[in-house]
Amino acid sequence: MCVVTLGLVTDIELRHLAAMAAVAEEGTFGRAAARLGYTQSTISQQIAALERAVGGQVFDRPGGPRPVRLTPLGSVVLGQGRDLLARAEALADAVDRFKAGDGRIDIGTFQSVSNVILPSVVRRLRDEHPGCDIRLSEEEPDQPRIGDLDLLFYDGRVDDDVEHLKLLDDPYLLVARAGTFPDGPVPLERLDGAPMVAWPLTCSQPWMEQAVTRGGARPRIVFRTAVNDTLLSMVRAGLGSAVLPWLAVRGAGVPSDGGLSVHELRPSLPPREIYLHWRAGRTRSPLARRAIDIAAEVAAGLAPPSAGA
Amino acid sequence: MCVVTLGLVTDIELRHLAAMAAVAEEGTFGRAAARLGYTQSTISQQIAALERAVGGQVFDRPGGPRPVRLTPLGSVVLGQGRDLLARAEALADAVDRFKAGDGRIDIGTFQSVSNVILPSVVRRLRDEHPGCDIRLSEEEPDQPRIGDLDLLFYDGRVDDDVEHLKLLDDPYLLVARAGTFPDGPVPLERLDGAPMVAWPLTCSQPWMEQAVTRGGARPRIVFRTAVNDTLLSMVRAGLGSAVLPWLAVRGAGVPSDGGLSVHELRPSLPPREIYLHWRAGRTRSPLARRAIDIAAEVAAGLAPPSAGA
DNA sequence: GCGGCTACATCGTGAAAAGCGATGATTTCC
DNA sequence: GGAAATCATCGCTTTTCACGATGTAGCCGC
Repeated sequence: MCVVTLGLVTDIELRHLAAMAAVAEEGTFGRAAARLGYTQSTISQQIAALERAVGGQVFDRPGGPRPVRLTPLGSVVLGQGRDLLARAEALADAVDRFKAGDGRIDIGTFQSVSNVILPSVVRRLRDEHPGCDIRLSEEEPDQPRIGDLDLLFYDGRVDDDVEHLKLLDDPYLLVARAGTFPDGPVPLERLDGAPMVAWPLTCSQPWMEQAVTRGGARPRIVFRTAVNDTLLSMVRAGLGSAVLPWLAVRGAGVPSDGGLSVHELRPSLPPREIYLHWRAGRTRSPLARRAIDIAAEVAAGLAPPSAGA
Repeated sequence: MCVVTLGLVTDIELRHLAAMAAVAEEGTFGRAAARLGYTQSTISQQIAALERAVGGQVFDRPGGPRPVRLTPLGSVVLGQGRDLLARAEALADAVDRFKAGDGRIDIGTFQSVSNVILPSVVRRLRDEHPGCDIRLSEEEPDQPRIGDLDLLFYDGRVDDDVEHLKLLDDPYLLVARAGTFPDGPVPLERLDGAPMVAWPLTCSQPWMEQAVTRGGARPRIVFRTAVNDTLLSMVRAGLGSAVLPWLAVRGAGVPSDGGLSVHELRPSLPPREIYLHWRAGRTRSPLARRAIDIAAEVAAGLAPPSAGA
């Protein structure tokens, strides 16, 4: 009984709705055409196409110089159509904001980076893009996974399909209770049999401890914890010394701490390497690209930890 | 510095967003094409067009048998795009509902019609279209105006550009306190000098009173009110008689009222004519068309008020 | 390493549509 | 009745659409 309307949603075109809105506001096809930069006949055809799509007239054309008027169907279409156009505008805005650098970014991190590098990166990122949505996660399973992260800080390489940027070499330092060792560098073999506190065997910790062993020292690990403050309290209390990367030492503000002394090791251990990773072969958001740049700058701006000295 | 994106909102096409959504769900262009009834190359071009419109890739194509994946930009576009598609669907639904007869209808009316005809019309309309939005207005300025009304009941013609349908002839009857007149028709001249209560001089009231006068009777109007119940109470109380149209009498349930008697007049006055009006030259909604039909049926179904007898 | 497989991109083609300018039809106003 | 205004329609050109066929790139198994 009704005319068979194929009525596929996608038969509606935003262009036609925009034309309709212009006509409704201007009152005539001609003025709407002028506003939109079309000719009158084009508007006429666009409205005709829209009317074909919705299956009925949306304007009454009284003829003569009187303005056209919405039909009841036209009111329905225009009401919903304006909404649709507003959403389309919102889409375009969201795209523009995205391209300007707003949007969401998911970053994986770990303790030292969280303490020392990330705060500066986050601050600069938020200063540049107040609307951005930065999410950090510090979950650190045994093997780091990029998963859905945009960026991942990690002290080592990740095997996945990943690109990386080396941010800095982070040399290992010996932290001891003041007075335990004389000022200045400490020979590595002095750690043989010495009581030590240390991080759990995650990240590059096993690798570091092997390096110590290869250097001829077999320290006694008497306590492991991932919490730096606890670790340093134990050092301060005399439970043992600790070999920590410079970032961790600096993060805890140790150099100015009276109860502790910091020493280089001789020979020095190979430094921990801090990398920034992201998935290879995937388009990165402007925000992620900017974050990579900023992270590199922040890392470069850290006082060079007497690298390789 | 950025590529100049013309970025007109209307460059985005719903078809392309639908293609994008299908690709995102299916994982490959080919399956999306199959779902939508296109070929793979068409989908490829649609996505390319969308990417041109938003100014960047929305999918990473890893190559080989691995599924494509949304880029960050793609997430933004798809997120907003799904919303847009949902709105488009809502538009199509609204149009369908409108065509099925739902929607809004504004009806102007007046007392007698409100009492006798409209309740049936409204009931049937709501039974047929439970979702419809019926609005009545009984404001009755001296000259009735269609204004933004879809339908207007009025006991007379409206001068505007209006089409009309005569619903019924509504004969005038004399309502008196029981015992005032003997049963049966009453000669018109018996009203000469008789105390009468009456409606205010709106609608067809002046026209009716002139007809009485032309018939040779000069009644004394001792009270005017638009409220039928008050009017009939006054008749019952003996203040005077009333000449009322059949619809008004019937609406008040008078025939079964012991205190009142109803008489035809001889000669009978020309009946009040009840019209239904709507603006000429304007497309009417399915709901309005149905309402017109129903009103005509309801009017025809009223017991013929001893028409012209 | 080398086809085979799968998947997206691209090319050429014919059909459809968009947009334009000119013309026609209809109504209002003078 | 004629001038003016307005939308519809008609050719026409240019662009776009969709298709099928072909090109190209990354995986996989042998």
